[in-house]
Formats: sequence, structure tokens, C-alpha cells
Amino acid sequence: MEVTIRSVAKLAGVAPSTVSHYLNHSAPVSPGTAQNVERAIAALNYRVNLGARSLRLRTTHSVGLVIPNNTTPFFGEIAQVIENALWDKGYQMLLCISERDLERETVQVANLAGRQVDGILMIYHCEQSKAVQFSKGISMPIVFVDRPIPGEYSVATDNFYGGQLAARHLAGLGHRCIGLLCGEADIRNVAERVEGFMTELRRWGIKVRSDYVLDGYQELQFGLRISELLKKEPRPTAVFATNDIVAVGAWLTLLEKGFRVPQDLSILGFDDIELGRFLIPPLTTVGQPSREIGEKAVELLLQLINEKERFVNKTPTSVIISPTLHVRGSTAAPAEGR
Amino acid sequence: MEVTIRSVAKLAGVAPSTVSHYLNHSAPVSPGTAQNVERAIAALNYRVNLGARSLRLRTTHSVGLVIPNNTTPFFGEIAQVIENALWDKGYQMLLCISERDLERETVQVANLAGRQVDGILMIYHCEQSKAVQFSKGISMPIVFVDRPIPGEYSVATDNFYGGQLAARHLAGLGHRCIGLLCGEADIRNVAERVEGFMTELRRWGIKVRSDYVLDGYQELQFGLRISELLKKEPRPTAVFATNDIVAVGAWLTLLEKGFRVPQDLSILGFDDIELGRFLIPPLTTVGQPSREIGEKAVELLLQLINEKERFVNKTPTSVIISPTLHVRGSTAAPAEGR
DNA sequence: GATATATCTTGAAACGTTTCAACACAATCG
DNA sequence: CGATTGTGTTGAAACGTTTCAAGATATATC
Repeated sequence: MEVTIRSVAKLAGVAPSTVSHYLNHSAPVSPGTAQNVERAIAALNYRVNLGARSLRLRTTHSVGLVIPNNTTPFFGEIAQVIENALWDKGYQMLLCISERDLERETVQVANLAGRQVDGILMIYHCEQSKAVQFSKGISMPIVFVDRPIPGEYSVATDNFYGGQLAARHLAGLGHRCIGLLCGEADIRNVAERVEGFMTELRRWGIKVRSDYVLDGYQELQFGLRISELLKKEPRPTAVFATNDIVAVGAWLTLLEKGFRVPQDLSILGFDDIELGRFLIPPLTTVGQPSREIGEKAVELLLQLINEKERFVNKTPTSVIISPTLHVRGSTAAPAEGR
Repeated sequence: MEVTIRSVAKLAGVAPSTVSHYLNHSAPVSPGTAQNVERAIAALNYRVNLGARSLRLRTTHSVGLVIPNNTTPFFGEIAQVIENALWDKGYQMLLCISERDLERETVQVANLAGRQVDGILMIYHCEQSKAVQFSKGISMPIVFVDRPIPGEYSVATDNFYGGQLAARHLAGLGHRCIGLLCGEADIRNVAERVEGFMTELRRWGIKVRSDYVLDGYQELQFGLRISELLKKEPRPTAVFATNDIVAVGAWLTLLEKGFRVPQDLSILGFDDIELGRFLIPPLTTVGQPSREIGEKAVELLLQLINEKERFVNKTPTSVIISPTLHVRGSTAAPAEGR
């Protein structure tokens, strides 16, 4: 038999409600009974059944997080930051990995709703995600992370500005002949980075030749294709990768081919993953403030949870966080005469 | 008001129990009522409250996973594999990140127990973890992952054998002068790798000079200290790092100092993280079968959950999975004359 | 000493399910 | 035709909590 609040009450010689009051400080309990209850709890190794409590209280103190993948450094970091923030506030995180499967994404949201989580945080995979539509039919608040949706609560990076930062840095160093490794331009975040980058370059009067732009997946492997740019005439003096992993791939290729970074070619990434800091030279990059994003998302969600009524008729807010440029060793002014 | 099985029943003009039977196929329902119920469910957008169901059924179909950290590639991968395996079986994963905090680890296990998870998977941080002791007081089965405990159920890599594989490979190539980058030797897993490595080398009649052994943390930064080994006379022709991240650190340093891998120095890691496959040359490594470990752990745990009674008196089994050597480009025979 | 007040304790109802035992009805059997 | 079987349906109890309203006791007030 399970040990319940009733068994504790019986052993302590009081009513279950008294035990409950003792546990929750919801009513004063005389020192004598307090001690009895304490002893009974210890003797039976009683632990309150949070599921039952949730049923009664209509709040589970749990939050679901849906991410496309956990091995991508950025997502893994976000998940960690969010777990930490939630834990601090007494919330348990239910992690769902969608594996970029739209069907699965939706079922996971439905499941979380069925489990009566108090709220949901979601990095949806792409614009077509059915889960986004589906999420409107559930009763708990939902905050979209990293990838905003018009008309919904969200917390994300200002990707356009990030692209501008990158452009400004390279242009400021004197680069005029610049390449671009563009990972998955159909993801809005990436598109915005590119747009910001191009817009800013245009402001400097710099035009990126279309054959200096490579498209591919956001994987290390794609970065290896930088070798194609090295054959161009004139060779670009700097390259912006829309993603650190891609930048690392490029970096590896350059080293292998005997090019020196940054003397022969400057390289600039986006994300600020841990590895980049340890390359030699370390990678200059536009840092996604993953800590700030995760914490802000949790803060916003908990607000929605706690002041539910008040927020019902407010138009959802979209929090945009500015990335910052981390200047490290992989970028420098172009060599003389170029 | 929440939409419950009762509201559905009322709208469909039947008893709540009938709706339940319809949902769970626990009793035949006539086609007519079935349709009515279906319609009512759709009309009200009803979704069964899994919390309430759990309370009644005494099973939550959820499992807790405790890991020290989610950004370490190996842990992140394990978490992902486990989530996938659990999801396939209809279980929800509750993720707890202990941040290597022994206190927190314990509280997390207690919390999971309170939430009535059906079982717990745990990568504890170190031998002193109080959580290990604590876990004996809870009622649900627990399987230790990656780091076994005598007398408890566990699934882990055969680290000793992994060390042997590494040694055999290097010795077989002809290396006689071998260095060792040893990350956190007080973690048993690491100690076993080293032991297997040394044992096998001894069998080949090779002794590792004590000043060829460096100790440090399992971080990329530690790998940078390989430069200390490069000054030794004679210089080692190969280095084994007990961890891929450390190996990558070493690899970066070698490249930066102008040493060629593997011509000047062979380098061998442990874990098989994704990044290693993309170095140029790619990293030879002893692969931790993270997929197999995760899946096996889930399989074992679900067995314990489902056949609980039967297992009660069995002595816990400790599953050991053999790692495999992935020979890639970073190792080769030593240069002539050395 | 009666009444009011404060402190402590309690039984019962509720949260949203599932399931047992019982019932109603129709079809089948001998 | 009475008994049996099978198919659908149901009310009530249970899962382990919390909380409301009310009861019990002790203390203070007039």
C-alpha cells in the first residue's frame, strides 16, 4: 500500500486535514500535534503526491519545452538555461524533442496540454508547423522562443541587427570583397541575418557578388564548401557564416588548405558557441544571448501563468533581444593592397 | 469551467462511464452512442486530463532523467536518445539538470518521486552523490546510466575495454613513446579507461613515462596543455586523450604550433562526438555507443516498471556495452627512425 | 457567569478520471 | 415459454490531495 496523507494522519492520531494544514501552513497547528505529525511523516517516509495535489489545485507547476533537437549546441544551451530558470521558480520541465517532425511536434503539444502543464515554451521547426495553429486550441499560455510568430507571445534575437553588426564590423575593418555562407535561407531567422548584413553593406556602398554567396544546410559540413570561394578571382578577404558551426567548418578547411586566419581571410560567425572560443585564433562572432533569451522566455511565461486573467485581452508582446558582437582573433583588416 | 468527461457525457446524453469506455475501448459501445460521443468531444474540444487519469491508474507514463549538464555533447546526445526511446513507448521525459550540484541532484530525485514518475534514469555526478543513497528510499525503479553503482541496475560503457582498444591501436601502429591526457581521474569512468590503457600497453611491453601523463579537467582547455608534452625529450609520437573534447583541444594546439597530425604526432580520443568526425584529419576515437546506452537504459527501465513484482527479488543487473574503435585520420604509424 | 474571541481541529466535498458490480434489454437456446 | 447468454449502459466508489464551513476547546471581555 502506498503511504498517503491518511496513513500519516492515522499514525499521528489526527485528521488528514490537519496534516495538510501542517504541510502547507494553511492553518495554525499546535506544537504538540506538529511534532506528532512530523514524527509520523518521518516514520513512514511520507512524500506528498504531487499529482493528486495538482488535480485538486488545478496547477501542476510544470512547463513543457519543445525543441527541434538537443545536440545542436544552441538548442542544448537554451534547454539548459530554461531548465535552470524554471527550477529556480519551482517548476519542473517536461522536455519534448520534435526531431523536426511536424506531426510529432503537434502530438507533443497535445500531450503536454493533456498533462495539464501550466504553460509551454516552444522552438518550432518551421513556419509550416501545424503545432503553431494547433496551439491556439489549448488553454494554457504558450511562448515561442527564438522564432517569433506574429500575434503570439515570443522572445527572440534581433537577427536583422545581428547581421548589421557583422557587416559593420567587416566593413569597418576595410573589407570590400566579402563572401557569405548562408545556411538554410528559408528559415526566417537566417533570412533576417542575411538581410541585415546586406542592408548594412549597401549602406557602406559595398555590394556582395552573387557568386560569393553559398547556400546550404546549417551544418559543419556546409562550411567545408568555403573552398569554392577560395578559387574565385578576386578571392574574398572575409566571409560571414550565418551560423558558428558552419564557420567552424570553414575555419577547418582554411587551416587544412594552408590559409591563415585572419591574415589571408577573416571569418565571422553567428551564435557564439563554446567551441568557437577555443579555436586558434578564436572565432569572432555575433553572440546569440541564449541565457537572456531563455530567462526572458521563462519570465514571460510565468507572468502569463500567474496573471492569466489580466493578460487575456492584451495583445501579445514580442520580446526582441539584441545580440552583441564578440570580436576575437578570426577577423582583422585585409592585407595591404587588396 | 474546464471541459471534463462529465460535460462530454452530458452533451452526448450518456453516462461519464460510457464516455470513458468509448475512449479506452474498455467495453463495447453501440455505433450510435459512439457517434454521439465523438461529436460531443469534437464540439467541446475535449482532451482527457492525464493527471486525473494517472491518479486513478497509479501510473503517470512519465520518466525522470537526471543529468549533470546538457551542453556537454555526450550528455546532450544521451538525453536526446532517451527522449526518443521513451517517446516511442508513450512515455514523457521530465528532464532535470543537476549542474553537478550534489544537493540539487538529491532534491531533484525527491521531486521526481513526488511527481510519481514511473521510473528514473540517472547520470549521477560523482561517487559521493547523496542522491544515490537517497534513491534507495523511493518506491520507483531507477537505472543508473553511464556510471554504474554496485548493487544497482545500470547501463554503461566498458571503459576498461575502451582503454585497451586505444592502447592496442597505438601499439599496433608501432608507437612506443606515448603520452596521456587524463581528464578527471577521480571519475571512475576515466580511471577505468586509463587502467585499461595502461594494462594493455604493459602487455605489449610498453611503459608510459610518468612525465608523459598530464592531469586536468575534461574540458577543451585542458587539451591545450599538450604543448607541455611537445617539449619532452624524446617527444611522444602519440597521445591518448580520455575524452574527445580534450583531444580536440590538443588537436587545435598542434595545428597552431605547426605540428602535423598524424605525421608528427598521432592523436586518439574517446567518446566519438560529432565534431571529431569533421576535423581534418578526422579524429580517431573510441566510440561511446550513446545510442545503444540510452536505448538499453530505457528498455531496462521499462522492463522494471512493467514487471515490477518479478524483479523485486532479483539481484540488479549491470549492463555493460562495449565501445568500438573508429579509426580515422588522426592516427598513423610513427615516422621512421623514432 | 455569560458572551465574545482566538486558536486549533475536523468531516465532507471536490478535483477528473477509471472500473466494478449491477442492471436493462434483446437475442438465442432447449 | 422460461432460462440463458450476450450486448450496452450506468451509478457509485476510489485514487490522494486541499479547503470550506463548522465544531471544539481555551482564553479574554464585559
